[in-house]
This record gives sequence, structure tokens and C-alpha cells, in this order.
Amino acid sequence: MPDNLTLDEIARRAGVSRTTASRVLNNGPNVRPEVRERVQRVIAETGYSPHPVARSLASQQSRVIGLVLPRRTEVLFNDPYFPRLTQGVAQACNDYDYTLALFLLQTAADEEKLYPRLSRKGLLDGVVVQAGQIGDDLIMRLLTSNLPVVVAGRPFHPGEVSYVDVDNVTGAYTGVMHLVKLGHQRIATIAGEMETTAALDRKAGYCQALQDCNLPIDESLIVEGYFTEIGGYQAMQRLLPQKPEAVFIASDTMALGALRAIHEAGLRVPQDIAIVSYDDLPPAMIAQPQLTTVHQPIHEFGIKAVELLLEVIKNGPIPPRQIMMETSLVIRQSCGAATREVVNGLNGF
Amino acid sequence: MPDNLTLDEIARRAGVSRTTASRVLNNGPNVRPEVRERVQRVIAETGYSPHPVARSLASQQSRVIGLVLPRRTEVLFNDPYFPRLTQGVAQACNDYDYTLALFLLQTAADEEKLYPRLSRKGLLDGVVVQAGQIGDDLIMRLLTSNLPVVVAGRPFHPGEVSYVDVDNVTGAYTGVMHLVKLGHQRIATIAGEMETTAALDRKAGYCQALQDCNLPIDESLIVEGYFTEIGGYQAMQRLLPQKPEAVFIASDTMALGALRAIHEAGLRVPQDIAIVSYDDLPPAMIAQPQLTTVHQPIHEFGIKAVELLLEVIKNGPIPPRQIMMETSLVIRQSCGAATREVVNGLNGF
DNA sequence: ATGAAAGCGCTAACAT
DNA sequence: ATGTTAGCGCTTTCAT
Repeated sequence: MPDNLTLDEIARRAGVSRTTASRVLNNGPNVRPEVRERVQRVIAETGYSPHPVARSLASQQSRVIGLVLPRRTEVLFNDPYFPRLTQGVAQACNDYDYTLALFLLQTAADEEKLYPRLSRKGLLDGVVVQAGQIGDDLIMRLLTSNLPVVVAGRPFHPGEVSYVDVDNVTGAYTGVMHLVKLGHQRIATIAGEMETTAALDRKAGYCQALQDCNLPIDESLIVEGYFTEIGGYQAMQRLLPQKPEAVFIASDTMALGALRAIHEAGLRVPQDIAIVSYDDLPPAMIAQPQLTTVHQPIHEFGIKAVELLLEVIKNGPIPPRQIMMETSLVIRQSCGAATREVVNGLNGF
Repeated sequence: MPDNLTLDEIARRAGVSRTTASRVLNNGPNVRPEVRERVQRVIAETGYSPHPVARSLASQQSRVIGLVLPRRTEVLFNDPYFPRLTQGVAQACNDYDYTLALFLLQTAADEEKLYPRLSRKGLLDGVVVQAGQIGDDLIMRLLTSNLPVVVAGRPFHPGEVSYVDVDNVTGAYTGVMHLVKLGHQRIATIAGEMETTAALDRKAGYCQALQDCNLPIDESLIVEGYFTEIGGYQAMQRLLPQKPEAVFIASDTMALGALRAIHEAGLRVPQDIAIVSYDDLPPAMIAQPQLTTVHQPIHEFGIKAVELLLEVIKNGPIPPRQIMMETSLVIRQSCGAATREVVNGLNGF
């Protein structure tokens, strides 16, 4: 498929005008079947494929969308969450014939440098932005740039923006309720970074569950930490002196660290401390014992984000839409429940 | 920065021709300093930024490069290797003012669908392709498309292609020699998938080390497996009956699984079995005990791949260049060496 | 040093 | 149903 082939050349070889060739190329109407077929044959024979940039310039749309992962994720790229999200987004891009441009904003300098490229209409038809930390104004800036934007996760300033989120409150609520039902009273939580809405919402779900069960909310049982293995390890070390019976941990990766701290202290899971975590990513299966965890549909989440973005691109940003995705509890060993549910979907890793 | 601003408009406001405005924009020569400054002021005041697509069409280069991760990586996205590589590539793209397009070829169908977009000159100035499996002809196809290509990892059919690789043979050799020096004789290996050059090379390094030490190569001590936790787990289960004193494992993630199998068998690391693995990614620090492992400079590897690609874009594919990157042994607990080296660089995770 | 003019390869409004 | 004609917004000869 030689690159020097142009639509003009195709038209010439098929004995039609470039317009007609273009119509055939784009499955447009008003072409006699026999002519259409003739042009299609030439296209097939030559292996012609239209120049995407020329097409973009003329049609004013690039069929490229961006995925923006704010700099907080430099740390978090060690969390399988982001690869999984990226996979979902990439798959949706394939399915809808878009190309995915990836922007990792690892430093403030990166952000400044990349911002014009992000906001400038032309290269990108729209962007999916991972919800950032509380201080981040990236999303707000992007919104004023009149480029179609969808946020993955609940943004801090919801304003007039469309976003997809997982119902973190209910997810956490369900996880904690599970621990209550197993008879635990002194339930602690290792929350994530309070600069993220995900951590805030999961903490809220934890508190709500305790309240609904008439259990006291004990601030000394609530520990924050980074969403990393080390973060979970350190948080659990701080928590151990409080002698919790059970802990709800805001991510699988943190749970890995927490387990390490518990084992080092000579305690066992679930006999001495029961654990429920969040994500249901590969670490949940690798952990010893395997983790009872709140499953998030991260892959589908990425797909939905793209689908919502395509809608915004098509129909404009008004009215903003919010899509909420559901979680489900996956019961394994770390909670100590007798039930041992068979779990599918994590075989390949 | 309104998008409807064009270079014509900038030129008009600055009282010059579009050509001159373009010269200023691109830091071209032959502009009077005072004129240059005037145009620059208008650009700054208006927040003008050139339309990237129009620019691409006229200049015949998009300043977009692709990163292609073949479908094998669907499984491997659970290995921190790929996020790390992606990060390196993304950073280099930022540094050199390129935009990164990510192509995840998760199925054969994806590959077919995306291939035209990959090979067609126009959208992409070039691609970095992760070396695939032995059957993959993707790289060969891409090479015939006359799009600049660089392979990350040694490809199976080296042919006339430029690639960056880590010296896997020497890396593995060093790791195994370390075990020999610690006094071990009966050293096994958990190799990766023999469909990849990385696994082949590491196995070769293992064999070479044994030979150089006059140790026998015992086929029953060589076990293959997928580059995953489960793969390592299963491989170690098969290996345990052979009673190895030490094991060289081809990736940290596999080592995690191997540790699990060893612990389940009631054995201890390093007392009963010493381990050296490969990668030096976060799992090496999370593991209990922490892993002695062969460090690969994956991030730099991604950067080098981009730099090499930019060279190919600039100077053409001839002559093909091969860049080899060095590894280093990081000594921690799993090998049982008394030495306990302080390790930096993995703090953030 | 500056500008006029010719593309880059395509889409799309407007004839016919 | 088909073709003619303008663009899309920029870079780049080629004059001047």
C-alpha cells in the first residue's frame, strides 16, 4: 500500500471525479452501484488508504482522543488500576475507530508543556481526564478550552462536567457491612489519600455503614495513607496498636502492604484480623491469604468513559451527564467468611 | 486561547504577511528583529497556537509517534514492566515535543484493524514496537511499510531493523554467577516463555554461567512458564520435587509466584532455597523476603527507544543500529548473601 | 528581509 | 448521480 497514492489518483484510475471517489470512500449516497463498485475495486487493488491528516484538516475532526493521567499517577503507575483503565480506554478506541493519544503528566512542567497541545482543538477531538487531586485545576482549565472533556472518576469541582464514576460510597458500605455481618465490632479503615474523591467516598461509605449498625466511629481507627503498598504497610503499623478486629482497606495494593505489616507483627489474617479491600485487581489473588475485596469494573469504566466522551463530542457538553457504575463484593479468604465463592475473570494474570 | 485564531489573523494584526508570521512562529531566519518581536507580541497576547493538523499536512510530519504493544501484552499488562516502559516512552515524547499514540493489540482482530492506521504514513512519524513472540510477523510487515520503526527488545528476525535491547544474556549470567559464588551447586531456573527473545537470552545466560563454572546443565532443573505470578507459582511447583538449592527466575513477578509455592511447601527463602530474579520492579520490594534481582533500566530503555526512533526518522533506516543497555545486580535478602546493599530509586511506590 | 502563490490531500457546498 | 470549486490552516519555494 504505497503512500504516494492520493484520492485524485484513485479517481483518475476509476475514471470518476475526486468527489465521487470521496463519496465511495465514505460510503456516501448518490453513487450508481456500478460506479461505486468500480471505485471500490480500484481502492482494493491499489491498497489505497486515505491520508488521515488531510482528512482531519478538511473534516475538522481528527478521530483521535486523549487520555490524560495527571501527575499524581507517576506514583500510581505502580497500581494496576491505571494499566487496566488504559486498556479499557484503548479497547473502546479500537472499537469506535479512534486513535488513542496518551498524556502522562508526571511533573508540573509536563503539565504546562502539554497543556496547549491538549486544549488546542485540532489534534484531539476530546479528552478523558483521570480525576485528580483536590488542588488540581487541570480539569477546570480544560473545560474553559471548549474541548470536549469527560472525567474518569468524580472530580472535585463537579461544575458542568460529564463524568463516569464507580459508586465508591456504596462499594465501601457493602464491604464494611460484610465485616459487620461476620460479627466484627471494632472495624478500622485504611483510607487512601484524602486529596482524592475516591478515598473520601470510600471513607464516607465506611462511616455510613458503622452508623447504620449503631457502631461508634472511632477516629483512632481511621488511618490515611498513600494508595501504595508502602502506604498500606505504614498505615497498618500505625493501626496495630489500636487492636482492630477487622480492617477495611481502600485498595488491594495497600492491602498487600497491610498484610506485610500484620505478618511482621506475628498476627494472622483472618484469624486475628479480618480484611476487606477494594479493587479486585491481580494483587487480590496474589495476596496470602487471597483478598475479599470490592470489585470495581475498571475495564468497563474505561470503555464507558470513551462512550460518554463520544457523546459529548457529538451532542455538545450540555447537559452534563454523570454515569455511575456498580461494584460487587468478591468473597475470598481474608475476611474469614466460611463461604468460598468461586471467582472468574482473573485467570489470565 | 481561542481556536478560531489562524496564522492569517496573526499576520494581519501584526501587519505582516502570513509567510513572515510563519517564519517567526518557527524561529526561521530572515526576519528583522523588530518585526519578529512585534509578531511574537501578537502571538503572546492572543494566546495563538498553530493548528497542529494543518501544520502536519503542510510539513508532511505529524510529530506523533506510536507505541505498539502486541497482543501478548494483554496478559502482561499485569506485569509492571509495560507501564514502566510506557512511562519512559511518554517522557521522551514530552521532552522531544512529540505526542504519543498508544496501540494495544489485544486480539488478532485488533491487529488487523489497526494495521492500516499504523503503516499509513501521515498520522504517525514512526513507531516503537515491543518485540513480540516468535510467530509474530507484525514487525516484518511494518518494516515493509517504509514507516520508521524501532523495536523495543531484540526481535526474532533481526533483519534490517534498529532495536534497543537490554543485555539479557549478561544480566542472567551475573545473577547466576552470584548464586554460584554463594556456594550453590544445584541451581535451577524458571525461564519465561521461550517464544520471546528475552526468555531465550536469559536462559542462555544461565547456561553459560553454569558451563563457565563447570557445573552440569540439568534439563530437569530448567522449567518454563508464563511471565506471570501464576506462571511462576506453577513452575516452582514443578521444580520443587527436584530439590534445587537455588533458583534463577526470569522476572520479579514470576518470583512472587515462586515464593508462594515455596512457602506453601513449608520451605524458607533463602535458608532452604536461594532466589535471584530479574527486573527490579516494585514486586521485588514487596516480596517477602525482598528479592535479589537483576536490575533492568526499563525507563531509560523506553527513552532510548524513542531517541533511536527519532534518529531513524531523521536519517532513514540505513544502517540499522542496535543499542544494548546494561543491567546490574541488586542484592537484597532472597539470595541469602550477607551483604545488604542499600538500594535507592524505588522509594515512591 | 518580505510577500505572493502554490501546494499538502482531503471534504463538502454548490452547481449541473 | 456526478463534477466544479472552495476551502481546511499551515509550510515552502520562488520572486522581489
